[in-house]
Amino acid sequence: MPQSSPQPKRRKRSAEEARSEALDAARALLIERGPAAVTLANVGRATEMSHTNVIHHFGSAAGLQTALMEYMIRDLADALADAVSALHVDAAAPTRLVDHVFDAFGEGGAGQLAAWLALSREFEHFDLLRDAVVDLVEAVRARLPDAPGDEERTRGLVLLIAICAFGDAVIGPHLRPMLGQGDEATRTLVTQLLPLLASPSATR
Amino acid sequence: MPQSSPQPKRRKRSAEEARSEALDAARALLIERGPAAVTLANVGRATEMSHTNVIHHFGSAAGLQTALMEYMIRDLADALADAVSALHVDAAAPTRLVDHVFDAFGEGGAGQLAAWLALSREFEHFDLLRDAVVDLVEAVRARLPDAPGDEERTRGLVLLIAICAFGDAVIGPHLRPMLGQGDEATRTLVTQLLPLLASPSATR
DNA sequence: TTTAACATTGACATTGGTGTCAATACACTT
DNA sequence: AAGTGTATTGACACCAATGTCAATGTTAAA
Repeated sequence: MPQSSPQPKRRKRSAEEARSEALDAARALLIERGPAAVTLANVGRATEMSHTNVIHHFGSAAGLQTALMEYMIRDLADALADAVSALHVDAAAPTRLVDHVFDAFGEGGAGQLAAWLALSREFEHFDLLRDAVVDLVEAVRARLPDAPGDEERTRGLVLLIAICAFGDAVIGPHLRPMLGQGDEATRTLVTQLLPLLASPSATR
Repeated sequence: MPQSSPQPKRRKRSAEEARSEALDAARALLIERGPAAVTLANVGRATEMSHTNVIHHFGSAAGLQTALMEYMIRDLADALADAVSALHVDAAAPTRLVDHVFDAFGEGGAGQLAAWLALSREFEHFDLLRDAVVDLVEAVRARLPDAPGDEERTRGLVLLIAICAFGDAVIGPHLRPMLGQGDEATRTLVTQLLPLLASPSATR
């Protein structure tokens, strides 16, 4: 009887790996099954570790929760930063900007995250986004030649894009079919609206 | 010692009253403290009845939950119906329509509700809104003289209003301050956009 | 090889939400 | 006044999630 691969009875990852795997699993649980499914036991099962070990790496269930929030918020901030750099490089900016933001909120799971934060009253975590958002405003202002003196309008524009991207990510999949609209209807609408709003013809 | 008011040891409401009070308390809990706070014990405490009694009236915790969803959805549908009738009567329609929808999602708690439904994967309950939404589309079409033949655009318009109202209700309070925008910034923007989108100048 | 650090685990205690059941109190009819 | 329907309750059981603790396996350094 040849001793098959000498598998250790316990798989041991580095602390970094364990945290990373747990956070990925937690994010998947949040997106696929909702906040209530983000539990020590579920994360443990998904990563093949005991729930005790999850506690060991995050201190507590609340620790896992905040770590997950910070993890996903960092992702969203990165996505927004990508949108910013795309604005600096690319000429066909407005459409790409909208796509970037919509993708971040949709596929990136930021929509679920933001809804979760709002519902669970974890307001503080929103602050981590402030820098990314103001960077975005700066980039848009530097890029769009239209109204260089009207920062107020640019901010309103960014606000509208973000709110639409969020709303579409969370309830769009349910609302669009009711109105016979396709998957990309919302972002198409917003893209069409941007030049109208940016132009000085819009009454203040 | 005069016997003060002969208060009964148990306050007995009609089944209807009990259900109504419990639903009001549950809604308040949902809006103020999030879905996790909507529990039998909390609802019982808020209405001064035992948690067992809440079970008696709703069958189970899940029964309370779906009753609450239907209750709030009915409110939202009524608010949309109000918007519809306002459209039929009033001449200054567009602004009022936006206000109606934004108020329903904001103060009415429909934003919290929709976010909750989406997060908890209670998709079926969204269907209860379909009728209200299509009624809204019909009313808008009958009211707006602009593009009587272009129902598609009207639907897109309603989609945009609803998504913005939802997004503003849920994350607006956190996002607007980051962008130096006032409480009414989003609805003002949407109101300004409507005529632009409804006019035939917008490229298809 | 020995040892030290630590990732990992199972057994157990605790807590809070849910649900069952039998008993009780209130309101209305007769 | 007696009786019936039912709203209401407390005691109890159950389960899932959280957390504690002591012990154990694994890895890398000494």
